[in-house]
Amino acid sequence: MKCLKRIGKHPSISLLNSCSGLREVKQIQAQLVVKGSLKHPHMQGQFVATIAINNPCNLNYATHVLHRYTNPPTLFTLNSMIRAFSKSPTPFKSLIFYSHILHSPNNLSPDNYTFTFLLRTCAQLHARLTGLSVHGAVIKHGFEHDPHVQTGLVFMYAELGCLSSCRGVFDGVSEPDLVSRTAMLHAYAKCGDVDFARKMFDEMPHRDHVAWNAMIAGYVQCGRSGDALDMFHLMQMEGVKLNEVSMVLVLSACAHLGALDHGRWVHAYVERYKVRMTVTLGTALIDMYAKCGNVDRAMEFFWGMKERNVYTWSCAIGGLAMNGLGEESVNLFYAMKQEEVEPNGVTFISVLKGCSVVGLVEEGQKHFDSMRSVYGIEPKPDHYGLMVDMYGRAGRLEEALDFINSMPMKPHVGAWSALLHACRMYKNKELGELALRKIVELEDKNDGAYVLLSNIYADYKNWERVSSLRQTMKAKGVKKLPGCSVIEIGGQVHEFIVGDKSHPRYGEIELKLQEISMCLGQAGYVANTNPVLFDIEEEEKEDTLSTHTEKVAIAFGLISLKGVPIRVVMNLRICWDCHNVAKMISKIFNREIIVRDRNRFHHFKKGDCSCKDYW
DNA sequence: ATAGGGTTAG
Repeated sequence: MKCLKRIGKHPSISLLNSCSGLREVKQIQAQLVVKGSLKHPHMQGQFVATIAINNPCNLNYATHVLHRYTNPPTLFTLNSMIRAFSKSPTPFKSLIFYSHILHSPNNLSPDNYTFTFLLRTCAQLHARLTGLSVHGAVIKHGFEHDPHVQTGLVFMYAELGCLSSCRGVFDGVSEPDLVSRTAMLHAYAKCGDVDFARKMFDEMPHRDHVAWNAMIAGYVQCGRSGDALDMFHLMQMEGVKLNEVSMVLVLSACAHLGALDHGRWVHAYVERYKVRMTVTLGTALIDMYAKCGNVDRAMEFFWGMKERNVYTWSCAIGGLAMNGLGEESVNLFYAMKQEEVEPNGVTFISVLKGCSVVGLVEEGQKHFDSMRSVYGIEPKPDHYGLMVDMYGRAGRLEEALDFINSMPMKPHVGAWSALLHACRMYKNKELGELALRKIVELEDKNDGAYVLLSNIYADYKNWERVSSLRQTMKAKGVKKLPGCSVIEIGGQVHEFIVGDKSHPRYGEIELKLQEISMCLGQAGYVANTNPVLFDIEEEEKEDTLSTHTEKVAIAFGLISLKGVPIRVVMNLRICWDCHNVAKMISKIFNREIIVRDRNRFHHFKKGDCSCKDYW
């Protein structure tokens, strides 16, 4: 008896724990039936719960067993099914078992376990109405003071974006502990108040690695990757345990910042300390390498992975596309299909980008059409925008316009902007004017659009139009988003914001910029050959009195780095002039320059750019 | 017999 208690479970059930295939499950089931064990409600529950929770692939079989053997199922069994489905790809199915509880012939009533699992389902489904009614049921059944249920409610309301409801529940927690505080901290970060989340974090009496990870995740999710990195360093200094989740988060921050050195350090750390290599961690590594412009390393790691999911594939396909390797990205998509991984809407964003950057129009059209016809995925505005970009980039402007007009939803700024970019490239005034008009209707102060159209006018030396466009911009108060460029030197991230000369080595940088301009001048380069175009830039400078930050960062790279490519990450699309300058520098100074702008990578080498001057 | 907090692609 003592022995049995220590083992805690029927031997057959313990055996089930190590079963992966359905065949083994069925063998054990046969034994249990023969022995008559499946007649006992307790054993039935154990059996169903173990199948369902152990191996989510067997969930449908667990449902079958439940209907076949448990009559009527116990609360434990039904709770186990709700729990298992709440974590499955089809969480709504757990609602079926909740209704079994409510309408059970043996008058079952949901308990605190039921609600804990059910709240996770609602969170996963983002089911607002169901969530609210479950909250009502929690109160009706008197579980609103159960700490697990309370945390579940905070978690659910965070997913639904109801910060005040989170706060309301949390304020009712009689003794907030580490777990409920972390859930609340996460809620603040998720709902946009990351600074308050930080305040909660600082005021916590104890913090474990999950709380630290939640805080770092908060910074990453709101785009404050620099703060995320600082937080990560602090976490290390405090000697908090770093696990694979911490690594994923810090890699995500590196990817956003383009901090390759730092990312490499994380990779080395993962290998050195044998951090558990999950699919998520592998995907984060691929993303980091690709977004830092080291696409070879990204793919090398990709092919070495044992398991890849739809995130992994989408990440790799998008990474190739972003680096201008369109054919490779399309081929990878075919490989994905070969391996029978089901693509989703994001995967198609990646493939369409790949087709677009190398002008594979027919190929792209084919994949776009297959979204609905083969995969049942409804294309979203972004997919349409990419198709417009694809036609436009190939110089097929009329078809691009036709595509916009065929959109089943109102064409968005992205679609018209793609057309406008193509108009600038192919110097089409009429369509450009139409695009600008449409963009301005939707977004009064779209700075980029005005500058693009004025570039087109300037190409035609139509200074009157340029000047009137400038007047309009001024009258409407259209202002350019402040530029910002980042360069990493020796693991330290240096950020240059337009107009900010506070960098300790700004003097040296200015000297370098003068040297660059001299060298370029000698090589026959004339800055801004287009005087009126320059005027628009001048006007921006009235506020900022400064050079574009990408030039500043490149100059700093020239000073600080020897023998390695200069890698710069910026928040806007690179401007024409800086693009020209970077090409010249790559030739005259014989340096490789890699710029990641808002849209894609530019690999400058020997006077040329990988984007072939279209971006 | 069951339970609560942190993670990846756009």
